[in-house]
Amino acid sequence: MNAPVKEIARSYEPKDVEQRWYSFWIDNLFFEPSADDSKETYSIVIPPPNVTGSLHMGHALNVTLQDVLSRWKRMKGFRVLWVPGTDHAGIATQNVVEKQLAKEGINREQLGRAAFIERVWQWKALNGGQIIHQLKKLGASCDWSRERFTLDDGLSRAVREVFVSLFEEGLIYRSTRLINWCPRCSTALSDLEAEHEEANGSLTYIRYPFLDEHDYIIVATTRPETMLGDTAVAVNPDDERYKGHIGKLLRLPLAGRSIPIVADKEVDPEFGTGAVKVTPAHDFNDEAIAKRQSPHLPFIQVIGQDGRMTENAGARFVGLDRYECRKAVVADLKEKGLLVREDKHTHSIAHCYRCRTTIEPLPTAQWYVNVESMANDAISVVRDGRVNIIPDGWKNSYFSWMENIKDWCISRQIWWGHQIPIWYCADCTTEDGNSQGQYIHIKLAKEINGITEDTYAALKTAGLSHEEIMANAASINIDIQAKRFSGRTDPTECPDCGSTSIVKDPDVLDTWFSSALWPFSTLGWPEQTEDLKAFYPTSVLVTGFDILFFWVARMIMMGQKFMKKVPFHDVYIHALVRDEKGQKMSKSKGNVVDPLTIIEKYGTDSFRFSLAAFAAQGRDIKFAEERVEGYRHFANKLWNASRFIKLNIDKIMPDGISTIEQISAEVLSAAPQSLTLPDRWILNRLAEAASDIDRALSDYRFNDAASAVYQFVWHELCDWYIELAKTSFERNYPNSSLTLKCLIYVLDNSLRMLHPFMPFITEELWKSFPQTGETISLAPYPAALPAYSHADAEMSPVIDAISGIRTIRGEFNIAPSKKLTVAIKASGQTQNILSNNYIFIVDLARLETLDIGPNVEKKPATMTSVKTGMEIYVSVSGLFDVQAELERLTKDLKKLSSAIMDIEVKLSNMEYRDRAPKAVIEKDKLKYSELVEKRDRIQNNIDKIKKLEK
RNA sequence: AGGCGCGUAGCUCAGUGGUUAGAGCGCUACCUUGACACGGUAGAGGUCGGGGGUUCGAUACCCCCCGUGCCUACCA
Repeated sequence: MNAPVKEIARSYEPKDVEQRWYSFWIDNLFFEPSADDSKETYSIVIPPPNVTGSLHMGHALNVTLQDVLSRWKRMKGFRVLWVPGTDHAGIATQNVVEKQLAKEGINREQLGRAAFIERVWQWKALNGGQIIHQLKKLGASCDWSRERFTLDDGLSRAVREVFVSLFEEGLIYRSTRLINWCPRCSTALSDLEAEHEEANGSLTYIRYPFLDEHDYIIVATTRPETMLGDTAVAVNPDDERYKGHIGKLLRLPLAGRSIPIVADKEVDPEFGTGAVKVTPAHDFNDEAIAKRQSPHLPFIQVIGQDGRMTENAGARFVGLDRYECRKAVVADLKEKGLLVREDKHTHSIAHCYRCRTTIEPLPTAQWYVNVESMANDAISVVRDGRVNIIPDGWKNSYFSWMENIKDWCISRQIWWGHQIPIWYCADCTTEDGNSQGQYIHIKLAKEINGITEDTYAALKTAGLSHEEIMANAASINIDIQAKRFSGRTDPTECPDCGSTSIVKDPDVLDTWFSSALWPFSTLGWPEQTEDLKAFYPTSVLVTGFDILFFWVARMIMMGQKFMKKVPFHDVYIHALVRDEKGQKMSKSKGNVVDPLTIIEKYGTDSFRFSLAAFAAQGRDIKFAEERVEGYRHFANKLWNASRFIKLNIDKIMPDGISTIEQISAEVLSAAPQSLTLPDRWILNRLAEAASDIDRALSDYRFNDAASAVYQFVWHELCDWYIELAKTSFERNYPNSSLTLKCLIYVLDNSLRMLHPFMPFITEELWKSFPQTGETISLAPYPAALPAYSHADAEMSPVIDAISGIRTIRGEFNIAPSKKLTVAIKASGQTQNILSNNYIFIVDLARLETLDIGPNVEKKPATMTSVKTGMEIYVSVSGLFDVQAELERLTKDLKKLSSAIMDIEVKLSNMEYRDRAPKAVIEKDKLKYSELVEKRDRIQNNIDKIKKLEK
């Protein structure tokens, strides 16, 4: 049953082709894991892109590599699951929607919490699918039926379960301390979300006079405005300059209150004046100093959550923005003669990772996870190899971060996210006899009974019901002293007093809290689902180093804690994609390359192949568009190789072919003697390429795999085998139909090897041949193909002869159309091989005549090429130039002589002979004799020319 | 300040204790050969950043220096 082979266009047009296949794959559910549960599983969870995001180069690389792995393993017969999804990106998403609201002239408080969240869901429904659509455009073979979102019901249950059990275990706690506060996003940030950047600032020297003397101490600060909140000046206890002053009081300029001079060993006497002003409420260092003092130094907060000065800053400054206040403070000090000088000073300043606003350290009550024991566990799984980080250079960063890890601040003062499942009873009485309602502070969205904000207790007294209060609360602030309780299901009443006046904690969890559960929450946990049993732990996590701590470390901690198993066996850390100058791509620099533009221009396959070819371990990628263009040429080359094969099927087997499976079987069962040398050679090259590629992929050496397949297809299949096959076909060589079958077989295997990198073109080409498989994406990946081990060695004289002749042709600019007369002096095995493959040499080197034999003699006006085991003589009468030929050969001779000298020196070195391994010595000796032999024959030819051309 | 990495052809990068050091792009010459000019054939181009050391042998391993990039950190 033969089927005709489809017609094929002259050049490859990605757009026509790519459109079709993706929906074909999806419609046929090829990317759902095989139902056969006897197969070994292979699973990956995608690093969930931010739902507000759109595809950038980093995603493209990340997704391409995961897709290469998934498709490769799927073809190898694994039961593959690649889980896609997005995260809810609390701060970023909330910012987007708040901006929308601002355009409408309202803010979220006016809208109210429930309505606001509804708005965000609406926004998500409209815009949140963008990045998913783009991943599909890249060809990602995810199982979309399992797509997850960090805020969907299942994942929220996982978050709830984790939070409550950590809370019950005492590992989640609430505490007041300094945190990184973003005044623009008005929320706390974790340490990781505060990004430090060098900035030019100044160091201001200020006089702090003693209370009772005329003398003063000079302090230096980068933030003069914080002096309003100073509660001490600290000096090193060993600093002779200040030793006698410890315990004395100073008059704090502008504020007027008195503050003590205290001793603290962390103060560096070398820096500034050696005396440091201490502002415990606005500086992490100072907070630490304050807490080391006994009693603790007081905390005076002079900057509010909005970044403006509070009443504590004094009437002169209250309400000023922190930077305006800085100017005002400096001006006032100058006027009072207390400003000594201002020096230029560079220092690093923390910024909000979402909005770049300068972070303000502020004392607030926040929720924390005690990570100490989880971190220890997460360290040991990497140490003992249960989790393998590749390339392993990243292990060091991982360890150093994990060993110095601090408790994780998980609460955020925003609305979009998982609200913390903690409640407070407004009616219970505290230990000191007060009503808890006094600890709950409410800001109302609108004025009611003349009140805009007050404690819950006061609002009740003013006549508001619990329901009224809650319905109108724009923001809720709960004092650290309030008693709290948690629940796996939402409580309706206080477990202690039974009151139904309970208030839920207003904060939401850090988005990374839910991302940390991703490897098991996406598989159905806390339910013990089939997916969870089959696919956890996942096989590999592919990600960039920038979220090694944010995400990877936390997933390991949570996986160990709740699954008792690591979340993945391998972590492959890939490069950062930079622009062609090596700069980080960023919107502000304007050097962002949009992957979709590249895809539009060159096709998805070329783009993917470029990314894989660039992905050398441990090095960032400088993205150069020309490379993509180069790989588009490669796609076209492959296209045309297929086209050549099809055209010949039409010619040689006009009835068409059976199936490629059938043809493969015929090729594999063909007796070796029925195959030509080129046939056996290409089959052997194919087998080696397949095993190289498979090994490279196993080691995550994507670039090696990509270049191996490129090298094979272009430089072995196209450059040599197709050219050799032309001879077989045109001269009707014996068994030429078997050669055609070899071509089909090799192409089929090449397409399958290439499929993980270039899914679209390979499917298009593969499907254009008759076969029994539904899709190339489920066809077997070439592995352990039969080797024809002598073919390489046999082929090399043929290749040498052809190349030798071509080199002479090239060097003398002889047109390819001019047929040459050539004689080759060779004997024994080499002579046999050359004679047996006579016609290939004649055609590929474009010869008129070819003599081969041991007694071939050099004739006048012939160019010489000396190769291993043969001397090639090319007649070029008319073009022959004795001088040029002598120079050419002499140049070769010199090159050889110097190589020979090097080996001679080495071989005559006694220490080398004593100490070098025998195998190395043998190899060098062999090389030496080969080189010498070659040199002698060149010399011989030079002598002959001199004789012949006199 | 500490840590990590990089410096190999004009450009972008592979690579290895023993090779006559490789690839892609670019460049030069010739070629409109019936798969492909998104092509073919050939060629030019490198003291492997500098200096020292270990070794029989170093581009590769160690140290220092220079240049360059990144990460971490509470220098007020």
